[in-house]
Amino acid sequence: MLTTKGSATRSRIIEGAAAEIREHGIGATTLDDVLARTRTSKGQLFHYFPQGKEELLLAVAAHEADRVLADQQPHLGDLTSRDAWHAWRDAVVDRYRRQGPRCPLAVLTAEIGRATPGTQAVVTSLVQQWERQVIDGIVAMQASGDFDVEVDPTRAGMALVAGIQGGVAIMLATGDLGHLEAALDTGIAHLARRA
Amino acid sequence: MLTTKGSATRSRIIEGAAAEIREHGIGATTLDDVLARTRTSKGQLFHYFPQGKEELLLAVAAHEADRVLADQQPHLGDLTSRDAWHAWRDAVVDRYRRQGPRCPLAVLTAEIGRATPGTQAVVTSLVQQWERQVIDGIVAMQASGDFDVEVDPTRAGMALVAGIQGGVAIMLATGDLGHLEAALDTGIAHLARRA
DNA sequence: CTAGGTTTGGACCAGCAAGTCCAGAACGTG
DNA sequence: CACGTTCTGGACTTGCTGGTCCAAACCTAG
Repeated sequence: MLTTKGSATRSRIIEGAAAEIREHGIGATTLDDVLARTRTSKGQLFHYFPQGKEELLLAVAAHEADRVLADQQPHLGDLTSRDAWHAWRDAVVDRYRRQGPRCPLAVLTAEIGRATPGTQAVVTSLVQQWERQVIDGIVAMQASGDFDVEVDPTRAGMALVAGIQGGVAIMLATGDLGHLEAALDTGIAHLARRA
Repeated sequence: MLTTKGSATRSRIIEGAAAEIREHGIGATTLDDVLARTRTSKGQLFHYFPQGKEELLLAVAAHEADRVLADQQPHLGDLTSRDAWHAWRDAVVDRYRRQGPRCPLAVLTAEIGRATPGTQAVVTSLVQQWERQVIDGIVAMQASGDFDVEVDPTRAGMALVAGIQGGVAIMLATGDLGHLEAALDTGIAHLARRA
């Protein structure tokens, strides 16, 4: 079992590892780095993550996936007006502008995504939740007559999420935010076009 | 200087490393793996890549970037008809379907993208060439009246490339090609709408 | 108080992977 | 053929990193 103190330490380790990975990438992050940053010891790390690094990485992935969605709220959950859509757009861009060249999700998936089924499940779930909310927003806007009803909400939602993902990926590699903005704006423009 | 034999060996190493990374990911690829696969020795590797792994990785990145573009030809270079656009779309999807869960570019950028300015330059150049050709195609189609002239070719091109990139990223993490297809189809539909 | 579990610190180990080094084979050029 | 350059093989070094282990501190319930 886990006492209050114990689970606090556990969380501290996860958050520290997440921060370390965000800053230095996964390849350059060692367990010792995490220990130093969180002022914990080998004993603790392996006490809370018996499977070692792999288990820790999975926990970090889950943690970061939550963060990705949380950072887009409350906008993402209520895309029922043009203002909400634009606020969301700005929130996404802003998040990555501030965060700089480091997307926790991209980092993790690229390195271990296909390797472990666990991470794959985390990412799949994240993408599904994300696009679910986008699609719901599209449907709502179509119902209120703000979005073109000729557009298939599901496919458009998938495309939009893919565009964001790609925009972020390009930003990570080149430092340029332009593609992310273009993807969001074009995607929304496509939806908003009058029939 | 480099003799014919020498540069052949050099290429062999790059291609072997590229294949190894495509198959096992960058984290799981060691120099010894590359040596075994290409039947070369430490001496050779450090003879041709004095800076060691970093230099080799950069060469691999450049090599893979070329491959990405080459695999989309001849379609990408001549997007001047609806047929060409759809052939291109199919080529992209097909390439990733066949390749399975491994995009050389994504793998490399995620791991060393922001780390080294060299890789960053490689990726930036790739993205630019890619979107340049897409944008040229959009302009041509607008000129011939096939694409909606109200759409800004530059931004739409950037968005389309981002969508592809994201679709691939999602496929890598989840194994699902749907997002890639949705991104391409939606992007093209956006361009082709009415007139 | 004490006995059970939980939590913590850190010394230690084993393996591995990058990188060094050098001797010798192959080459090719005058 | 001779000699300088390039190429090749592989043994060896070195540093690091994930992981093990155990003893001590800390709780908390009875």
